[in-house]
Amino acid sequence: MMVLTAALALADEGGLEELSMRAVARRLGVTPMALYRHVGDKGALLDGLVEVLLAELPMSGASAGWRGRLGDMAAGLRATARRHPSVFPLLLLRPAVTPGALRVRAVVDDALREAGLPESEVRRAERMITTFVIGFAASESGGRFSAGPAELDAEFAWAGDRLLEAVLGEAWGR
Amino acid sequence: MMVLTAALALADEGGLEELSMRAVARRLGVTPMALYRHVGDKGALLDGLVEVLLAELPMSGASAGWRGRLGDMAAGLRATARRHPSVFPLLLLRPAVTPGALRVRAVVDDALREAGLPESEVRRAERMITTFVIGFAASESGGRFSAGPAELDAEFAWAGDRLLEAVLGEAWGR
DNA sequence: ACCTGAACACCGTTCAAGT
DNA sequence: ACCTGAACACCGTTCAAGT
Repeated sequence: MMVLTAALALADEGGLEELSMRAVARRLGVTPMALYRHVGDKGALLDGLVEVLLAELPMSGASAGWRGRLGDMAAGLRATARRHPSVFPLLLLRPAVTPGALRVRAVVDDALREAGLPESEVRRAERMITTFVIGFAASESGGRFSAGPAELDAEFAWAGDRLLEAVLGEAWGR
Repeated sequence: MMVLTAALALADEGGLEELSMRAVARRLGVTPMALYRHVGDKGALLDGLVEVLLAELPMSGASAGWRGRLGDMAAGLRATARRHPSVFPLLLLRPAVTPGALRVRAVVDDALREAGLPESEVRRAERMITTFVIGFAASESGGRFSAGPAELDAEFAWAGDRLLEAVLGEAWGR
């Protein structure tokens, strides 16, 4: 949808405070009220932007192996946060029940099952992993960390390993 | 400062979208422009609110032991998120260099040192822990999780233990 | 189906002026 | 020192009307 791509471009260029219905309309060469036929509401527009981010996430095929798929997903979320730093934090504020959020959850859940984690532990392990990854990516792209990018690369990899050890416990070789 | 308490009350009652300079002024029985003598800017007002949240955090004395102090800090952050769900997520978006943020970091760093973690690992361990705790609290209070509060209580405790095992590694008894 | 004009009730912020 | 009035350039959204 063209409205969403115009809105995303605006947010990327000027932050959420530059993202107004009127500015989107201006960029599309149209009257503000014309948008309401396509998007319903400003809240719906923000929800739509979050979905665009999640839809952009590259999904590696099953050939990658569970560890590779988890790593790709984490790296993808981090890259998305860097590409769209103003929109990304909204991920933490909306219920994870949209198609995009469910898709991410399914990838993580499947990988954890394939790693041998008992079904009873999959849900909480998935929440722990995605909470950390999204929190890290949002913190980094929002400037909360003071460390440089190279240091954060290493730290993110280290934290991922530690988190998997912690979550998989004796289900994995430690 | 009275401006900040009025602003916090507004945000708690109606969310960030109800928080305007004009509404704060209305609540204080004053003209909007009067605020600018006290707070400089709407951005500064939001920063001030984050600092109020961090200042509210109860700090347990050294008598608690490092594990107790970490647990208290995590519980305190989570309680703060539930009390002020609209303001809390701003914590993830601002550089952690304000007095309040430094205070939290100092508590975590000291506890980790006392637990025997080598100085070279303290910084990244602190980032991992606070990122997870703040991400979890923001997710929970923002409604991202679908689980109920009792389940999340247990999960938070479990995740805290796992995270400490992961971060302290052989520096701690596992 | 899709878009527009006019309107309403709001914003943040500046500046000169008042006490 | 602290507050106000008037003003400027914006918002989101509704509603009736146009093609």
